[in-house]
Amino acid sequence: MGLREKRKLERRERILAAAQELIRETGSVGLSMRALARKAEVSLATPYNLFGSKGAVLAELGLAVLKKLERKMEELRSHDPIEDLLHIAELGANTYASDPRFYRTLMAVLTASARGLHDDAISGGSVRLWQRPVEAGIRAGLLRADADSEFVARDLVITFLGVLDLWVRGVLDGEAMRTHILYAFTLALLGLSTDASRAKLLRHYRRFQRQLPREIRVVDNGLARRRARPAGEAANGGAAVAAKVRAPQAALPEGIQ
Amino acid sequence: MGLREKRKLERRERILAAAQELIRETGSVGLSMRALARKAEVSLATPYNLFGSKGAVLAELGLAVLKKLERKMEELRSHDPIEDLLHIAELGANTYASDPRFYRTLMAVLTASARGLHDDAISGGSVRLWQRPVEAGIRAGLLRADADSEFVARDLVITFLGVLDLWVRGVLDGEAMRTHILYAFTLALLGLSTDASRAKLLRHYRRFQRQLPREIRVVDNGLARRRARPAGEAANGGAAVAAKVRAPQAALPEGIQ
DNA sequence: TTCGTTTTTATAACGCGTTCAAAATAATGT
DNA sequence: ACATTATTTTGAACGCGTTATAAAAACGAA
Repeated sequence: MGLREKRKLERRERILAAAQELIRETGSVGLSMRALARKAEVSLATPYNLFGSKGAVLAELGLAVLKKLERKMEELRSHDPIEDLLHIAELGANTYASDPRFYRTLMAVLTASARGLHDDAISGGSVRLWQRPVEAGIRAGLLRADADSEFVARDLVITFLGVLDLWVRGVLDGEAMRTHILYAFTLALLGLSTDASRAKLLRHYRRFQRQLPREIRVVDNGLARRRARPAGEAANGGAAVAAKVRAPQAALPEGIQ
Repeated sequence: MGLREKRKLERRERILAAAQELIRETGSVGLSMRALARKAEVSLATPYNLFGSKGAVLAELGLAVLKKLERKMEELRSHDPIEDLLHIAELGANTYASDPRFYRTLMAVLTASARGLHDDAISGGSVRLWQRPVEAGIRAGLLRADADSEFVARDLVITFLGVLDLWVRGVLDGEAMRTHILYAFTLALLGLSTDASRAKLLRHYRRFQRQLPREIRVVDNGLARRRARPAGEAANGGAAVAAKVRAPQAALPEGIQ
């Protein structure tokens, strides 16, 4: 690898690291390409040369984070594949919940700028990660033999991402997110359970059902649009409180079919 | 209601109708606030006065669409609550799939501009819609008596939205989306099935499993960022093809924890 | 070292979502 | 009828992501 390539890689890493720091320091507010370029000490055009777009920068960061998490998940392996599945899910939930600011921001911005990890999540490596314990469960007689491990794994991934998305949006807090994921997993696995596993899964199911919060109260996810005064013009101390608009319900224009 | 209120409502509806037309005509490209204001024959600031933000305009449109769909869903009621659940899900999937351009665009933009329908979906009316057939199923002895209908309904909503999101992103086509939803529903219900319903649900499960596509090929969802030449400057016929950037994988900056 | 080729930089521009002071307009009191 | 007051619309402006362009810098080869 020539010097040229090395410098390029260096810049790439500097940009990724800057993105990470920026998210940690400011959340999504302040995560602008101009700020990113400044922090990485490159010009505004460089991230576009090296990644293509803002979304691509963050997708790469997100992918790296995901791979790291998946590597930790791979390590979890015991004698009981079903317990493994639940432990893997729990590890994932706990990881996200352990750093809400970072992960919520990252996930939110990945969700928004389409073509995120979702393609990969279904067609790529994530499915295979979940597929392995499912297959092991089938072999061990703990899950129905006629179940297709790939489709089951897809279903688990979709559920996981769905609940995670609610957490990102602040509809669920970390605790509720974890319990919901485990509840959903248990429910899906219960559908595939055999006599050898049903009793245990039912116990799990009842436990998670008991732990689920009945009331949903939307929490502040820190992603709301804040009035970001340019930091230079500190005069006019934020007095203007915009009146909340809540007009009478307008009728739906016809033709929705 | 004074003249003022009437005019206001008029403008609101004009804006919503304009948003709908704009989506149908141009997809997400061209769905700008300036174009919206022009089509609705109001000034750029008016939608902000009346709704608050672009996301809020589309959220209102989306909510109206959702309510309309849910009203159709409510009508589906037969003697078999489990069949009802599947039929409701199928109706939803078919409705979305029947007009991909419109619904994909609407859903994509709702997903992106946070605080969409997702709050409502979990805490609001959607859950209750699914909850009713689940309750009926429990009463009829088709689902386990110790199941909590609210949590089951939440799980179904989350799954539905998760699969729908994959369709919106183009990871699944309409057919695969419908089958995936039905597969996931069947799997969840199978976990709660009783002797009275298990055989039938198993038949469904095997059928949907057979219909699922094994290969995932990402389709064009029409939401990619297109180079939108201002329509006035037709010269310089789109020659410049930007070189695709695909650099060697950069290492993850340390400290992700 | 010198030449030729890439790549980064600096800067300006575009359209975007959003905000704000000022102008225009409807409602109200006399 | 008019003048006052409370809203609402307007038009200009901001920072954003992104692109284009020309100049400068950095590398590889001779």
